[in-house]
Amino acid sequence: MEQQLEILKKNGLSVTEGRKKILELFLDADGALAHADIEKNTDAAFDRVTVYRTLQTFVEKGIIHQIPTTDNAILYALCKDRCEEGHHHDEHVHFICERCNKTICLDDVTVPAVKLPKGFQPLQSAMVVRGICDDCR
Amino acid sequence: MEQQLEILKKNGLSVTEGRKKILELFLDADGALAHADIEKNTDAAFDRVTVYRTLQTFVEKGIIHQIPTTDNAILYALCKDRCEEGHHHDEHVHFICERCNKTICLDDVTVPAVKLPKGFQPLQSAMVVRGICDDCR
DNA sequence: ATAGAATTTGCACTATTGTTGCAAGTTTCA
DNA sequence: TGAAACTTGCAACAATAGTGCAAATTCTAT
Repeated sequence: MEQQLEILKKNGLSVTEGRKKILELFLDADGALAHADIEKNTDAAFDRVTVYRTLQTFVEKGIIHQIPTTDNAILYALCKDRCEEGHHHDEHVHFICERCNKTICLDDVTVPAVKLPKGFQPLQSAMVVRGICDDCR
Repeated sequence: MEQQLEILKKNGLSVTEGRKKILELFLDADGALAHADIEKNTDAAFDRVTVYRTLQTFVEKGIIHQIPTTDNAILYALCKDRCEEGHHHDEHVHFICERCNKTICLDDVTVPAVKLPKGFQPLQSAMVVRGICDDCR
């Protein structure tokens, strides 16, 4: 069975053209995608609103996770197996290449724990490293 | 001399009402501010465009730095002394409280170095921790 | 295979956020 | 104080995001 189908069914989502296509994009991508990338890669076959809602749904279900950026365009990337509905385990480092501008999930690099000041209770951490990626050196 | 004046002069910026007021907001704030916060707190005394340009200028001069988020609103916070024009040293951890929604610079908590896969060359790191802050527990 | 229920989609509309050029206004500095 | 340099506000535009609702699609149980 196609991987897209499997993922959608596992999460109790109706299988639609849009969802399959968007999921396919994520499976094929070697980096994170922004809303704009998805619209570009689907030739506007799906309404802008549908894309927004699909991304929202995927985040809620734990299929993809968001990556914080400073240029207000939220990036999204596939979650690994450990993510589940309502609870993300995307505690790996994200790398943004300044040359090719790709954002890559370094799944094997976990975000280190930091010692917070007294009284601060951490629930989730995100870490983004900017630099030059392996391909661009 | 007022602190705002001092900062503006040190950075070779003309002293204007808008810049003084916006800087004052940052000096008074106990957390990071978004563009929207600034507009709210100035009663729209300054044009939206002026606020955008002021924030840009401050970032360029190293007076404030940006904090990455996953909701498309860039946050800005005052830089400590070590920042200078064109080169930020904002490698401290940012804490977003899920209860009061404030974003706080933990100036004393530096972003730990992580071991990246072979070939990845880091230039700058950012780390954002979500959780419950000291005041909200 | 199919009808009815449930879900999803697309459209129209609205809101928010960010950018640019340019003339008028302000600040700086000699 | 006056000319040069810089900053601001306006108008227009562009991109990004969210909502309600009717039509279309998908699912489920026959």
